[in-house]
Amino acid sequence: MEPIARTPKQIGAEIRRYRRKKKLSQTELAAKTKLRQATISTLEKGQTGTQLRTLIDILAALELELVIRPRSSASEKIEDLF
Amino acid sequence: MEPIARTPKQIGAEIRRYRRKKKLSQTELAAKTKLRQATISTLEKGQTGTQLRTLIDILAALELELVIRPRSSASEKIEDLF
DNA sequence: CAGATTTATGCGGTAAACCGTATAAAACCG
DNA sequence: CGGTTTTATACGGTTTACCGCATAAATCTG
Repeated sequence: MEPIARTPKQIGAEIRRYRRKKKLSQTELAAKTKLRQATISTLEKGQTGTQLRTLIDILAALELELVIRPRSSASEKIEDLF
Repeated sequence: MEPIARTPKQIGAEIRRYRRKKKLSQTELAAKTKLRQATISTLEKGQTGTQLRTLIDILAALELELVIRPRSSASEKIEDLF
């Protein structure tokens, strides 16, 4: 199962998954990144927009990286877009 | 060469690379995404922050996707972080 | 169930990323 | 070189994501 993310919701879900893998609470991650716990929360829920800067800070704190690549599968739900 | 992106600059560079591969000008891509050409420009330059929403719109228009994964290499320049 | 931890939500304020529009600068090409 | 296309930058205005702070809701744990 590859961690593909095409929407804010999917990105948030991935972040959450990795954060939990590291046994960090949102509060702890917030401390590491100098963001608020509330900000982490909304990002993970994918409910509002986020700044790219915020995402990058979090990825760094979780020791993650992004890979940008052509869409692998043609199966694409329009409704899934945000 | 894998399209890893850990910073706004790297992300911008990737976007630019893929956009050109598709023979699109910033103006054409802007039209597709309902963003301004100026917005595409600043994103590609990685000079200012961007909204995640903007990035996602562009990735969709270019038929790209993100993969989030643990950092592959231990080589990591601190100064490189934005 | 009770208490503790974690996550979600709310409010007012500030910073910044977007908008439209416009133009300047750079790159491309006959 | 001159003209065209492309990319970068600018200005004022609007939206929104962040902040600190606070609290409510949900989830773990004994």
